[in-house]
Amino acid sequence: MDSEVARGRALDAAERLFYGRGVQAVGMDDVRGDSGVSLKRLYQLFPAKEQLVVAYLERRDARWRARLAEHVDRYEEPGTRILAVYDWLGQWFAEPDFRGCAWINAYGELGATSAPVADRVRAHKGAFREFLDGLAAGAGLPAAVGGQLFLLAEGAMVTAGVTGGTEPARAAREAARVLLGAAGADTPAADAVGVSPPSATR
Amino acid sequence: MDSEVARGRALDAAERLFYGRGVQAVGMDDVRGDSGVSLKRLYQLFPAKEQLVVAYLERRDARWRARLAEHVDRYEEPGTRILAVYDWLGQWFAEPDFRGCAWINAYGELGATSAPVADRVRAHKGAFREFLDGLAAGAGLPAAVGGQLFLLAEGAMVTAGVTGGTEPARAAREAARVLLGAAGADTPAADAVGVSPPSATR
DNA sequence: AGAAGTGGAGAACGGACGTTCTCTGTGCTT
DNA sequence: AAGCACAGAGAACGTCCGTTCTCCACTTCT
Repeated sequence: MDSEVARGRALDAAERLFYGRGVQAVGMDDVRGDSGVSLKRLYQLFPAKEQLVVAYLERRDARWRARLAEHVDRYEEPGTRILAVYDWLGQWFAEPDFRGCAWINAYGELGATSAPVADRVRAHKGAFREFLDGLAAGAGLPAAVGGQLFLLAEGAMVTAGVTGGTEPARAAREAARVLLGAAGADTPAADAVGVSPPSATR
Repeated sequence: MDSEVARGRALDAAERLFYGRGVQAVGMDDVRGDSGVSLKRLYQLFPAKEQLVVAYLERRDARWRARLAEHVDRYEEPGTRILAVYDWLGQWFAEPDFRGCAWINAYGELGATSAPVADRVRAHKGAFREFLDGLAAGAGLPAAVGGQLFLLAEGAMVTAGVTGGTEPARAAREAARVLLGAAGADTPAADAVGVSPPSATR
């Protein structure tokens, strides 16, 4: 098996298992069994479990943010783009294997004992925060509003993770809409906002 | 040593250690060392570690909510009472040993593997949510606003836990103020709100 | 064909930790 | 004073798990 393929399979299995059961509840042998990559190869690719965890968080971070950006980029109007974030969160929450935010969970598990993991979590949250700041700036809003939108999103993730429902996304969206309106965003009033992509007319 | 005293000391040590380092990073022997309660006694009081964890979460929940309620009850005006929640969160975040929300952390660590722990987390978050719903109702606001206030608070806890700062509380407070204003709460406009307790004129 | 390197399966090692057990001392009861 | 219940200290046990090692089949190059 090619090294790249092995790496991909190992990370696929690690992501499935770590995210689904928690990092500490999954042994390297579980990863081996689920990926078909032998222990020897696993340790060649990732010399310690912690590095596999970090690689899992990094790869998931890249994909998560790419998917979010892709969804948001289906819209052009700045206010709509902001609200689209919460629509996308709602879709995420509805996925059958959704188990909360991988980074918040990892931080709860390892933040106090593993500096590399804690760093990855901070990096991910920082990048998401900057993404929202960018959206806010695009709507002519101050960065403070970006921070508020961030808090709403984080709260929705945590709440959806713990309660298992999807409606925190709707509540966060509604709150965001109010905040945008009060901040005088360059945006329509917008109950109709976000019901369908403007260009996704396929 | 009296049984009640031993229980209290065990829970004190468990709380300090579990909250500070994470549950899985702390062994029963650490609890023994920190509490001075022998292993035999520990297992008489809590037949398994999981029960010690549950007891820790329950006791902390009672104290956390009592302190929050106590702070909020220093105010009478409904809008002020709501904003006081975020002031209190800011005080909490500023405590030197603050390491995020104990329940969110515990859920990330054990939510997938321990149903009793997951139940305790849901119970705590449910109670906090109801507390905010009550405050919202007191201000003549619909329960939906309570949900939004809840998301802001949760987001602030997570963000403060990960980044280690206290300013998420201020950001959440500001967002809450905007939401209250937009929802037409029976409340003053309120930059001056919450700077000092109305009756704490000592 | 033979040699040498590669990779996989899985045993083995070492430490950590949840839980139980043993031993010893102590204070209380009769 | 003798016996007894209990408590503490800490050893012991069993399991789990991260990591390494052994052994063997297979490929590849000369």
